[in-house]
Amino acid sequence: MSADAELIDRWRTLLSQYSRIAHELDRVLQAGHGLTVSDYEALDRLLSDENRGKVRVQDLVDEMHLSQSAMSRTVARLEKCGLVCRGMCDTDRRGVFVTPTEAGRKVHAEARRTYLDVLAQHLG
Amino acid sequence: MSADAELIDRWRTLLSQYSRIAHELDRVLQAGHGLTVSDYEALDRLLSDENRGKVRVQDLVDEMHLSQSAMSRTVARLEKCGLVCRGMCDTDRRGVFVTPTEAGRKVHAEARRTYLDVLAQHLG
DNA sequence: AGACATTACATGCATGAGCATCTACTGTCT
DNA sequence: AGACAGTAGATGCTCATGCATGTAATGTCT
Repeated sequence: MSADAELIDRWRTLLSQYSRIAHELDRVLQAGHGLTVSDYEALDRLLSDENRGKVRVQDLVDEMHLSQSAMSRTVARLEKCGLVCRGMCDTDRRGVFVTPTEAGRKVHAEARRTYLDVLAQHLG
Repeated sequence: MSADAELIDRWRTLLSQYSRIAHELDRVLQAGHGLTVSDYEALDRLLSDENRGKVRVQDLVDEMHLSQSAMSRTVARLEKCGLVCRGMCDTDRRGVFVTPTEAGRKVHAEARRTYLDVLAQHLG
């Protein structure tokens, strides 16, 4: 196989794996928990051990593959659903702290099983 | 590492690779040739050797990771740009044949270099 | 032939995403 | 202190996509 064909093949494989898993995740997270994949991934970051308390919108942007505007709206969506709270940041009043609510922890814990099931099924 | 953490790591890696490449492809294809990634991938299928002449919208749906409606609009977009033609299918009058125009071949040939450059840079 | 399910494609609608821009705040330099 | 650049986040706009549905053609079953 030529070098070009090899590259294309690698990319198509990547695209194919990604699409299958992403569509499936989206489907089951939406149906089972009312979350988009981005919603779940953001919640997941909020609840990771390293992030306890220190998470600002910008931190989420840095960790995820989303634009700042998309992240802002994701947080807004989560807040609207009562899964997170937005709070002013004392040390930098431009910043916004995002903290999970009890409901957020609960939904995340439930969705985590669904999420891992899909991953196990497609990557296991 | 636990099995769960292993799965998550694999997924995050996949997501990360995909996002980086897809964003970059989208950026350069859009800037250089006015094409979305889906536009390019569709054109590419139309011009592949196996597909000479026999490509219908449904064939593209089968080969790509797009819904039928998205594919329909992608073809409409390409037609609007003068890169493909839609024609009736004689044997099945529900079907629509899609064929590349000369402009379509030209744009595809130019975009192919851009596309392969990005792939080489990220996967090479 | 007539009825009904199925398939191919188009389209209205809702939504998530990126870009550009706006506001508010911080930090730096003079 | 005052000016100005840079950063954090929100928002208007546009667009690609998926779902549900509509239309037209085909296939099947009686």
